[in-house]
Amino acid sequence: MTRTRRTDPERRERIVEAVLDVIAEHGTQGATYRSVAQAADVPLGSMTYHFPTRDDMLLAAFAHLADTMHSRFDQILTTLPPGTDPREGVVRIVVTQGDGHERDMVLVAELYALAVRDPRYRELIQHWMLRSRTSLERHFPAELAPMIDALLEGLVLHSHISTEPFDLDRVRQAVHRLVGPLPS
Amino acid sequence: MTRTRRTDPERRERIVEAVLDVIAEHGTQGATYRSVAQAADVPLGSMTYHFPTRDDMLLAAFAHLADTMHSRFDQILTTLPPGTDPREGVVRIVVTQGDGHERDMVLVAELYALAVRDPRYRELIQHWMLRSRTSLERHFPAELAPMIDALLEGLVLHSHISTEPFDLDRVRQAVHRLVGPLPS
Amino acid sequence: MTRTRRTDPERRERIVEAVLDVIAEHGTQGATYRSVAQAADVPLGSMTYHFPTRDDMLLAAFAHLADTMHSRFDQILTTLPPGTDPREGVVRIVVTQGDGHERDMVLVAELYALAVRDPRYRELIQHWMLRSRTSLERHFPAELAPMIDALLEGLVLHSHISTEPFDLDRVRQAVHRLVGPLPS
Amino acid sequence: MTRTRRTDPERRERIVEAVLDVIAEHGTQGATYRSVAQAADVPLGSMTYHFPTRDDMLLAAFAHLADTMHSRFDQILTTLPPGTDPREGVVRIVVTQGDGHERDMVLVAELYALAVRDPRYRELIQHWMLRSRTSLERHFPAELAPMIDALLEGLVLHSHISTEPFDLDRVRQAVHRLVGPLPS
DNA sequence: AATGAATGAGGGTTCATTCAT
DNA sequence: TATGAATGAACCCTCATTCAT
Repeated sequence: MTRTRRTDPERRERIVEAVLDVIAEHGTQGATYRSVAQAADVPLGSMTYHFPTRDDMLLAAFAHLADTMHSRFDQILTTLPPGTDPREGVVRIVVTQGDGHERDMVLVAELYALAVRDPRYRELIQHWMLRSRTSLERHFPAELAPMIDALLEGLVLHSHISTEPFDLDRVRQAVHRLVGPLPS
Repeated sequence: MTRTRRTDPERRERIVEAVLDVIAEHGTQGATYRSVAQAADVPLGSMTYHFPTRDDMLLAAFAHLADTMHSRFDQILTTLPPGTDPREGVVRIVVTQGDGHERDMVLVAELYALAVRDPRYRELIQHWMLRSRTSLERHFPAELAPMIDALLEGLVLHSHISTEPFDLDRVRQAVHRLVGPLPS
Repeated sequence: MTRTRRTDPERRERIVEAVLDVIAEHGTQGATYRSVAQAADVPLGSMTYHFPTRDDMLLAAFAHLADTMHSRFDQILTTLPPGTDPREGVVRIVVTQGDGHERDMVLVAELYALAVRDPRYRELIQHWMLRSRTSLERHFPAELAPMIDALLEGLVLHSHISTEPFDLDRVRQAVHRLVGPLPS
Repeated sequence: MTRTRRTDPERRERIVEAVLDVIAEHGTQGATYRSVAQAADVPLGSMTYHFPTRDDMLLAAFAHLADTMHSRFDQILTTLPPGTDPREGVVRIVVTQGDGHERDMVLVAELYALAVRDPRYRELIQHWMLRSRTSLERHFPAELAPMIDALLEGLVLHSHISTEPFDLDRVRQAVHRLVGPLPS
């Protein structure tokens, strides 16, 4: 339709983005070859060419999501002004994920739903979790990292389900207590 | 074959259980009228009779799940021997959900995936969250309850994704720190 | 389209006939759910209802064909006027199959193509062969029946491939020689 | 991986062989450009280069088959030791085709299925039949050749469908009767 | 109250074929 | 000469849902 283009090197990437958009709106179930093809403005045949199986398509999309999610996570911790209490970074992550990234939270929920039944998606998350903890360990004792990560996970998840807005002070207090006094 | 069961008052309930079984194994997507009818050993026509819409069926099933989940949660806190540190109840919840209830974790993950996009399922969880917090508030200060609940959520979720088993001591330590010294 | 008919008891049979028509014209490969549905004037969904698998459909159709073929075969031998040389019945079978039943020969060829690779179709033919021989054994010695059957098979097959018309005398002569002098 | 074969003069021939292998295993329908390309270890683009149309590919393969089949047929009759009863050659053909050449029988059945509906394949067989008869006429009267050929066809075909092995004596007897006493 | 028959709307996937390189 | 990229058309099959009984 849109000009016969013989080669389109970024097409694969554009499809991946479209997959995530469609999943966010219609769920993983709604991300059909057809719906994604339309969202990406790509012929149907092109879908199966780049992703022979629908599952290939989904896996690629969620891998991309995990990368994006971790980048955001890591950057918040990395770009803390020197001297800042790193616990404040954790609070900021809750805020950031809680606001303005609803789309990605929907996607993460879908990813978890897949992961609990399919090892391929589980590995995706495991790798992502590892990276998160590594990021946290730059600021906190190693044995605390998984706990902080878990609290974060629960807070962000609940914040997206809950009706009432977040009480930041309460979050801050919880993080501070969980982490305890800083070594320095 | 026919076994002619004229009246079968528990049929609705049996179907609901079957729905959850099927979802646990094949995902929400796999819970079709047909697959559930087979799992419940019920004629196909019986499905649409009890649940005119597939969504009615799913909603009923997840409502049942939320009830079950809360009962388990509440009972653990309720049946703590008098004098026990209630923080130990929280730890026990992590342990209980983490072991032997994989099926239900799969279901919870599916429920969250639905909830982030569909308000009807979201309300289900909101109500459930409310009940959880109410249970917690019998033992902990009200402003701590959502934080404990969030930590629990994250811990259980991560424990089901992670490969390595959970370090209970670390969980206990985290809970103790988050809650702080008990008032009594 | 054609009046909403809730029940249509002969529909299955009508579909089977349509399958054979379509195969005759477009080959087994051309007998798709869609093409048959159109030929039988039946909604597409009706096809998979009666024949859950395309293979079920084909198998049913070819079973029907084998029945028809044997009936014709048997009837020719059965309805020979008393006192007729039964060898003339064999000749008449060649003639009958050779003329006016091109459609069925196409079908038989397709059936053989399936049978050499798929045991389910092979059994179909084996059963049919058995019935043919039984019919022949009413007139000829048992050990001759398979030979007569084979000659018939080859003659009919070649007659449908060959350009030049059949030389009946030559066929008659061949049959007579193969069978030899009759016992009576 | 690449193995860069610049010139590969036998590639066309290798493809043709692969086509027959694939047809034998998956039927004509299963002989797609892709499946054959893989079987011949040839890039997909190479297929359409050598055979612009799938039908070109099939026709070439079946032409090759007819050649092979006739060669075998002719050689058996040609290499009979001098003085041998030529009827014994006919018996030996049945035996040869019946044993160890299942693959080719599958292919022949597929060829017939095509031939009854497509004149191009019919011509292929007609030419082959002509050659067979010519071979037979070197040993038998011309008017008997088509009859012998037909009996052969039927015997071989039935032997591949039947469960029970062939009774050679009976075949020999049938051939002898059909042919009658030799002129010499 | 309960159920089998029936169907239309897709959905995943395959594939012959075209074309630029 | 030779091949990878790309695509549109089907195809088989699944399923939610409707409806007559």
